Amino acid sequence: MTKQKSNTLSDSEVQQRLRAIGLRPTRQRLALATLLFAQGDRHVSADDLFKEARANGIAVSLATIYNTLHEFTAKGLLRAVSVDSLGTYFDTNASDHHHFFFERSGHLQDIPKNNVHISSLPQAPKGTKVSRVDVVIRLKD
Amino acid sequence: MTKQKSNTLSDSEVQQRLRAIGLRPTRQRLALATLLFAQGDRHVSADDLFKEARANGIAVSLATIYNTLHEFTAKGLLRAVSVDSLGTYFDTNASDHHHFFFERSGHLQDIPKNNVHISSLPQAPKGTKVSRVDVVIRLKD
DNA sequence: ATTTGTGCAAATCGTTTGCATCTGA
DNA sequence: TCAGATGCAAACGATTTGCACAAAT
Repeated sequence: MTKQKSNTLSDSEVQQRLRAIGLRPTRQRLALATLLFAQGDRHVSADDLFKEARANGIAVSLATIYNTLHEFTAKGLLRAVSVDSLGTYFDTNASDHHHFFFERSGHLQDIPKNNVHISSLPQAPKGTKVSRVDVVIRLKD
Repeated sequence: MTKQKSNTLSDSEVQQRLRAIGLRPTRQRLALATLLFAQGDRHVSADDLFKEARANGIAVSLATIYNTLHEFTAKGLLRAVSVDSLGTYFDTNASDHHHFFFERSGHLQDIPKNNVHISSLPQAPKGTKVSRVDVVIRLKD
């Protein structure tokens, strides 16, 4: 049972959100943003979203799915995660957190940020600065 | 400093190592193992190794490169690492350690294991057990 | 009117597979 | 001999690109 929608942001809400980040609220961006953020945290692949869109009668091409996913990621609405080389998942939870990775299924699950504490980190090589620290706990399931 | 190459293991050494893990010491496996482990720790892509082999006059097909890399990984001689979805790197350091990832170049660098301490980990979901914990420190360079 | 976005199909890229042919033990 | 290994080329799956057309401001 998927988390039920206490969701479905209104079109105008989504519209404003898109404008706020500098993206024109086109039909497909509106539709995709609504799909993506209506439910709780998810990890969707481009193909997942493509199928979901079609299932909901939204006419959008795969190329646009990719464009949109990347734009949203660049704007901080999504976070791209990829483990092993099985494509990329886009996490609708863009906040700082880590993941469990089920090796068998290739499935990802969020780990609340405060459930993982890194007590010591090496210093970043000179001339660089830490962009982000990703922790993936691989599970044998 | 990097481990100096007092390297170039003798053929017989490599041969024994391969036999020890149950792989027939064929020409190409011998040659590839020698290339891979002659130098210190490295992160090579299948294509890197392919080119390196050809450059050294070793006749081997790309398919065999992949087969060999995967066999070595399965046997614990190598460790597969992949960040973002830029293909897979095979780390000649198969011990437990983490990585710096230079976002601009896509380059990887080992971080000695004891330079990163994780003081608290969430418990693994029931029915699963932790296979490995990967930490990647992404660097803006 | 301009600028920006979209769709489609072809093109890339890394990796895998099928299968006929070799090779090591 | 013969299971196991290799090479080649075709097949693949995810992602990107080029370009003409459509939509947003």
